[in-house]
Amino acid sequence: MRVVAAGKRRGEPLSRDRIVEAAIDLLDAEGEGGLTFRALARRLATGPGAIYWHVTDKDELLSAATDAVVATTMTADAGGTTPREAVRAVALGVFDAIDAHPWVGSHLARDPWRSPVLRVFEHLGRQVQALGVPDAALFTAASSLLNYILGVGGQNAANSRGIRPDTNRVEFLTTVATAWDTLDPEEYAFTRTVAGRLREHDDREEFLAGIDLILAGITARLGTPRLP
Amino acid sequence: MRVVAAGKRRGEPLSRDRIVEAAIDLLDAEGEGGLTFRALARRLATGPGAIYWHVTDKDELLSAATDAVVATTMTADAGGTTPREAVRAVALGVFDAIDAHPWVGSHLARDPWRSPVLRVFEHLGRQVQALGVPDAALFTAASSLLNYILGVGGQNAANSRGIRPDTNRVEFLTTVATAWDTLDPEEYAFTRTVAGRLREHDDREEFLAGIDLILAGITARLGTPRLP
DNA sequence: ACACAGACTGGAACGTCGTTCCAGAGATGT
DNA sequence: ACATCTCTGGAACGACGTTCCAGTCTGTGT
Repeated sequence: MRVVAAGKRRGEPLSRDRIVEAAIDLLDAEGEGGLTFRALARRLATGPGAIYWHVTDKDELLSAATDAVVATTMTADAGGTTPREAVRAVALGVFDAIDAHPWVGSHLARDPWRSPVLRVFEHLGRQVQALGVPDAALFTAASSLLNYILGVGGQNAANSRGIRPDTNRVEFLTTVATAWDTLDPEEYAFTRTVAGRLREHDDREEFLAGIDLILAGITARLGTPRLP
Repeated sequence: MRVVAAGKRRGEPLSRDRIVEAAIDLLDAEGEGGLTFRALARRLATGPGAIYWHVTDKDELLSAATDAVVATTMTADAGGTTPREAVRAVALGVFDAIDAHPWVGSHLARDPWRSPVLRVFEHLGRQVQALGVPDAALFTAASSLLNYILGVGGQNAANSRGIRPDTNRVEFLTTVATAWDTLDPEEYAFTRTVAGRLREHDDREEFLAGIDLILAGITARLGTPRLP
């Protein structure tokens, strides 16, 4: 049993919550590779062994950290609005969480059907249901939205991985876009034509446009269950 | 300069291609954690140092391995069919590659705008263009498809990570589905209603259904550029 | 024929990581 | 007071990515 009123051995007593919080700080500050049991121990003024009493694994610690971050975005149940706006709100919540903590994007997809991804799925599904999608298409619609969100999340994580914290986002995009301009004009004809869009696009709006696209597909099917 | 006609020191001479091939074998056999410079050296009957002469990094080796796998799926240029079928063909190619080599799913998203993901993007974009999508919506449509594909790929990789090679796929799904049945009936109302779908669904068909959904969204917009 | 130069090898070694182990400190029950 | 349990933190283990380097091989110039 844990002690309710904390006796103070050295500082505050170690606890799972304190460890997870420190892990999040470390990941935010140092990136994905910055989370180390030794660095964590240093930050908590203890040894690695003490951490293992509260946490079984590094995987479990990472899952707990991502859970903690995503859980905060799933609190408000954007009610009263239209289903479309509710879907956008849920999706944006996940997007913003990944934007603020890029490492979340990489590890969201590690445990697919575990919380809190499952909670996202649940929220999306309810709104899809509210759109009037027939039962037979519910699973497809909700998981398509989820897969798209997870895909963008992974991309954002990958993008921010290659960027030094001081580098500007715009610089990065122009770098990629100019790299596209040097591609073979025949082999990469399409890519070159949209290089300009890449340079000037806004990640958040582009993400939302994709959500709208899928929503348009879902609602377009409401009358015609199968495409020709 | 490399020697053209191989002198045989010990066995065949080491080469970047042989190393990448061995890395793919190792990843397929042992999973993502199985790729080790020591294991690779053992399999190639050499030492770790020799490998580093042909490959700069473990990251580079992983990228080369994923490139080699995905490149084989991008060879045939499914011509003569409708744009819709061509998009499905490209998407299925990536899906099947990830299905055969699950580790690819995890590392496809690491370098977003690098080959061969860029080649997939190019192929998707051309077909989207052929659908008659206006220029302003091309980038959004193509990258939505790509993000969805990468999202599903990541999920598949994550799923196969938790499965022992002997475990059946059906067993796994029933395990997850029955786990869903024990969820809180109120908090996870939607998830529980689609648990049956999860149990009986086919990954490949579900993936294709998602592609169709996005395509439906793309074509639905051809007349109405903005949704209300 | 013979040495020299560069390409290429492979094993040893370094530092770091995740994880385990355990001697002990602090609190609690009797 | 003692015994017991919870909890700590530093040492130690094995494996990893990577570097180093003495050495081997092979083609070339003489």
